[in-house]
Amino acid sequence: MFNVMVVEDDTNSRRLMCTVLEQYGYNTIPAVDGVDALDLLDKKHVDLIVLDIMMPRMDGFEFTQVLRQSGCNIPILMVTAKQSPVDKRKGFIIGTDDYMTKPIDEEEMVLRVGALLRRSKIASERKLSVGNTTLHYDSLTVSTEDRGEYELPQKEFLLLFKLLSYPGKIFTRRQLMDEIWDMESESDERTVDVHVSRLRERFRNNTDFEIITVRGLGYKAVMLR
Amino acid sequence: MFNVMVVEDDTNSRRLMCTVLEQYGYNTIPAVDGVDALDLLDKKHVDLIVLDIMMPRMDGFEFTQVLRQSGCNIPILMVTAKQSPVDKRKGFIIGTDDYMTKPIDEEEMVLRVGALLRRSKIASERKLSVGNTTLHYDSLTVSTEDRGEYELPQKEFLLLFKLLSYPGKIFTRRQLMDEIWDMESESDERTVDVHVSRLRERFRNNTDFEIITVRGLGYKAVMLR
DNA sequence: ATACAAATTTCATATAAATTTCATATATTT
DNA sequence: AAATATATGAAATTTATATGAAATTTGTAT
Repeated sequence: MFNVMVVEDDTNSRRLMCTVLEQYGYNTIPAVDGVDALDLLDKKHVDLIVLDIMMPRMDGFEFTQVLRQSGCNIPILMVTAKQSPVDKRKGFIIGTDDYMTKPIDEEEMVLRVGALLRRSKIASERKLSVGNTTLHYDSLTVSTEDRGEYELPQKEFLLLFKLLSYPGKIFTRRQLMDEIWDMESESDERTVDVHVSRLRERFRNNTDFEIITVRGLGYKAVMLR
Repeated sequence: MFNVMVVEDDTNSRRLMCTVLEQYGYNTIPAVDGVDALDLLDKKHVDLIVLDIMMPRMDGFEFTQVLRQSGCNIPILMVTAKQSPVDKRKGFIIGTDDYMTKPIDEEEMVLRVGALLRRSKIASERKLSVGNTTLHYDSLTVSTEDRGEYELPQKEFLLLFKLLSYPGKIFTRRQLMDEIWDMESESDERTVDVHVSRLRERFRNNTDFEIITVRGLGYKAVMLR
């Protein structure tokens, strides 16, 4: 079971968020501000932090900064007031973080917490499982029930890994190129199509996931049941 | 609950506007001029600003300019004296802004504030809900109670999105062409009809909205109850 | 260096989907 | 009823994607 810390100065919001998260099976650890939170972090194991940016005493950015500088990589879901200008201190937001705007949509919060935990697990273990299929980032290998563990060509592996890291999320060919190839890769965007085609052929009788074409936009991976 | 900031130097007008908005359930944050407003913006969360253009110290345009350059996209409802020439600095007026003329019609103000908040929500969340139907701009998908989430062809999606962004507003075929197709699209205006026809067929048993033909003018979407 | 194999990219063509046009039917206004 | 505007099925066209196969690049062993 995961422990989620909710750092929010407004009592009503804090209680609401904790209640909702508990309904979805998370343990919650409420904290009223950054100072309180840092204090509690020493005492309890925390898997994820939901953090209000606007707080008295120590605001969310300071908090994040202190936390990251102490070498702590717990994923943080930041909650910001709608439309508030993007802060330049966001440099401390790392890849495993996410943010959402107030007022909180409860369902959205739960979805994001789930996705964040999933991704942080992927990032820390350097592997990713979907049903009976597991991708091992360090060896560029895949293991499946039927075929055991085998290697994938780098591009194909990275492409699949990226898609499966954010199941359901649509990536444009350009986005995929930028992240897997290189920002200024000159390669034709059609190249992505070819790799997708190969992946589909390779996993033709895999029942764990599927790569879906979103015409006019790009591709997405969906997990099956 | 939404927080509406009212920036107006005349005390009577300011009080009146605040009172009216509060009667309609908005929290109000009064400010006497631009300097005061910028100050308050740092302290409180604001969802929308009602702004008098003519003010001492810092006028409405300067204020808007400063605000937008700091990356703040809070929607602004500008209030101008009738007949005042359109200012060229309006470059800082973004798509989610609106304006109205003095003297203020209270009901009109409330309507515009409501519409503006609705549109800014659409713009920031990139999705739009009408009853049980939700359009997701980034994936060009619609989700409904009965059918779940599914894709729409781009043109159809954009057309529906535009119509539903301004429910009740009549769009001419030319307007729709200009915005969804292209300013110099050579396509026949009848093309719009075909897409409308397809949308109607697709949403035949949807009870959330309806696309109405306004003979001689164009089309509009209306929300049902 | 050279040869070879594997990986990657490009290209050509096939297929599929979206969009537009067109013809005709239907509805509205005068 | 005549004129005009809209509705819509279906064909024609355009655009996007899929994929086999050739061409090129990269890495590795000799």
